[in-house]
Amino acid sequence: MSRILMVEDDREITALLEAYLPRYDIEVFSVSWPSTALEKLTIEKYDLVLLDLGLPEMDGLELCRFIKKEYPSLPIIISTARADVSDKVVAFDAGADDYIAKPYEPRELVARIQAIIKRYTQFSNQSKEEVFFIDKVKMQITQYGKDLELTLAEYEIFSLLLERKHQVVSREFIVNSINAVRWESSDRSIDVIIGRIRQKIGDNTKEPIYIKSIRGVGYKYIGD
Amino acid sequence: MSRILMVEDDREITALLEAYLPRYDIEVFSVSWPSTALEKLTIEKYDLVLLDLGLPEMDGLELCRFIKKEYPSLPIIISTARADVSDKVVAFDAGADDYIAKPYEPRELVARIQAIIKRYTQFSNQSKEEVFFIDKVKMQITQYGKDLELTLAEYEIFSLLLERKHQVVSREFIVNSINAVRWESSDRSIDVIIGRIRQKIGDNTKEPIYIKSIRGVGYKYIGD
DNA sequence: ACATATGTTTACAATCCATTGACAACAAAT
DNA sequence: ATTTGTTGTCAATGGATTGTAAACATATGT
Repeated sequence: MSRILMVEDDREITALLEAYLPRYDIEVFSVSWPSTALEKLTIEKYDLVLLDLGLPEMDGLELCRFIKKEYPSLPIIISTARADVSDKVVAFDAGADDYIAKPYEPRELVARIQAIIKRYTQFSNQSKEEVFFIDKVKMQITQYGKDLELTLAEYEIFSLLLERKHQVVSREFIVNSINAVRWESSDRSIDVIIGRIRQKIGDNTKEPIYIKSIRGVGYKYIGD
Repeated sequence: MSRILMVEDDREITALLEAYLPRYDIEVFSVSWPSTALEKLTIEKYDLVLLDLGLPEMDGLELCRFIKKEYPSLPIIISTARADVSDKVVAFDAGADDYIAKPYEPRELVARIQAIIKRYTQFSNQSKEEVFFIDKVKMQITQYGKDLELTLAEYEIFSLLLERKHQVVSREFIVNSINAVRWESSDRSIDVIIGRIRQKIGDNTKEPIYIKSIRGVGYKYIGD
């Protein structure tokens, strides 16, 4: 389900899209004023902005530039009745990701919305709200998009915890799951490795934000 | 300077764009056949593919799908004379990043090309110029345009790494992938070959710029 | 047959990092 | 408050992995 913010003052179009887009799993939130749009953006998260030019208050292009500057990874589609080439050019120059001329087929709008959202989510590793992101191919974990320098054992144990958010992971389970290291004997080394992970991700033992110790059992990753 | 690969059999359009696009720092390489396009793609690096539907041989959409599968981070713009909505929709479904209907204004094409390339380079790691280029036909790798003198095994292993930028490539994978040489036994010879590659490309073990050792697993090429 | 090129093995040095032990800090139970 | 068991953390260690030079083996060309 994608959420798009529509900035449009034509009530007819607004009503049409609000009815039509949800069929394609696109949730529409519409506002008529640029100032309302900016306010909304600070409060809630959207996947895309559909921006009509010819708006009151601020110039639509200026709004586009402003949004792109403040939220570079938020895609923008501009729609307008004026559709000659120079209009499109300035729209792209203002940072728009796509341009669609009115009147348009709603189905085409859907296709463009989907294409753009797909493209953005494809490249932004920062899946929505999560702090940590595991890239198994790169064998790498990022924290707020920044690479963590983890050893093999640290990487594997932390992955195990991250993938089991909120679940208690026992020492025994860790020992049985991680085969990359010796684990010849005592599971006390797990504690040491956990300690090193905590250090690297900036967590502390008492009042932990990420990894909580479960006395007598093991550890658990607490997401939020 | 962006490099785009144009797949188009209309000589008139080809000539026009080859003359026009360089004004906007866009270098055009045009081919008339899908098979030639695929061949070109294996040899050289492009920033975008401009794909005309209604091509001979393979169906254009099929080519689009194929390219997207093989080179997911290579943007594709589809152009065609047929321009009704359903055409656009299937184009996006085939993985196209944008769609432009013929006849179009060259200036609009430029704007779309620039917008898409900007978006990709913004998010992809391949933003900067690549240091190494693989020429599979010549079986040669260049570093900053200068030929490297690599042996067969060095070439094959290094290609394997380069094509999997940021990915960890395990010793096992290397052994199974390289068939040109004996690999009778121990994978320690991989280490030796990697060492020789490092020497030739001017890399060092600690603080590597290009090839990083992943202890317990293998190696990985780090682009930047 | 010889020279050259190149992959393989060996051997040793350098490095990494899980492990261990020791002790402090802590939590739960008595 | 004291005991008892668990966990955190530091420093030292030791075994495994990797780097690298040299010697070796095999193929290719002359």
